[in-house]
Amino acid sequence: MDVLKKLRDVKLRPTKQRILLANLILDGKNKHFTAETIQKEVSTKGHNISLATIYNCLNKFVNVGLLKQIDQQGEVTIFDTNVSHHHHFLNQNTGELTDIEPNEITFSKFPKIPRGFQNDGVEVLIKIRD
Amino acid sequence: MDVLKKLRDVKLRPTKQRILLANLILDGKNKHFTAETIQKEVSTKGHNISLATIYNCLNKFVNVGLLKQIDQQGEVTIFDTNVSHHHHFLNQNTGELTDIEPNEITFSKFPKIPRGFQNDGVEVLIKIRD
DNA sequence: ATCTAGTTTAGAATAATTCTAACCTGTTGA
DNA sequence: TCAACAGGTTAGAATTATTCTAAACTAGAT
Ligand SMILES: [Mn+2]
Ligand SMILES: [Mn+2]
Ligand SMILES: [Zn+2]
Ligand SMILES: [Zn+2]
Repeated sequence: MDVLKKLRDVKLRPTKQRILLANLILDGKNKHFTAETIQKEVSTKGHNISLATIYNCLNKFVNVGLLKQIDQQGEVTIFDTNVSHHHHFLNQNTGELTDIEPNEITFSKFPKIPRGFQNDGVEVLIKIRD
Repeated sequence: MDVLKKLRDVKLRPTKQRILLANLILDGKNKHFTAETIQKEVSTKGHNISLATIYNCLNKFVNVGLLKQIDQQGEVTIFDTNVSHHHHFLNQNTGELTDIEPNEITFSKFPKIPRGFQNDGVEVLIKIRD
């Protein structure tokens, strides 16, 4: 599908930079990437977009739902005195975490671990808000 | 239980700073905190520990298993072209994320959402390694 | 008391992201 | 068609979390 239409649909002005990025990113394949890796890809294609613009664009794309950001709990490291395996509620209003004991969550269906790998821990994050 | 013994058990020299921190942190209650918030608590108690030392100590505590760090996927923002609700494998060897479709995971037991709050999304992270 | 490896510290360094403010460009409607 | 302007881009500065550096300090062993 046309990238121009995609941008117009979400009311983002289709600038050279946004068209270039959208063509790289929104090709229908599932990808995970960072601002830096995208900038390198742009570079490889013989173009140049400033890092500020990359961030501006990606953040706009997130705002309009063309992309999402993988959940981080903010930008500071959070330490936890509960060192045993457990899960968390994340209060989206405050950023506060609350423990969920592992026996509070069980699975009736669970994906096959990819061949050659082993399960190294499962963490469930339940986002809540009031 | 004695904080001196706790430190000796994990072969950390019980310095003034570590004793102070251990007394604040390792009181048996489950807490989530940051380096900065702990430094403020120290301050409130009329003491002072440099931020470098706070980080040094907390990181040591993590290394010996007295604390753990809440999972962040590194320190850079990761964007995802898959904007629908889904889960992830995290390859611990490479840091790479892979999508898990939400119908691949179902729960047979799920915790009650705290009173006054509503469920705002569930994310499962399955850590794998080879 | 002495020695030494490990620890603390102030401040510099690093690195991801955002901000600033000047310049540029897509779109609109006369 | 094209001037006007709202919105977009950019280089570089600012911000901020964390780590590093290197000098001073100290717990524990002898
Ligand atoms: Mn940030
Ligand atoms: Mn960092
Ligand atoms: Zn916890
Ligand atoms: Zn994904």
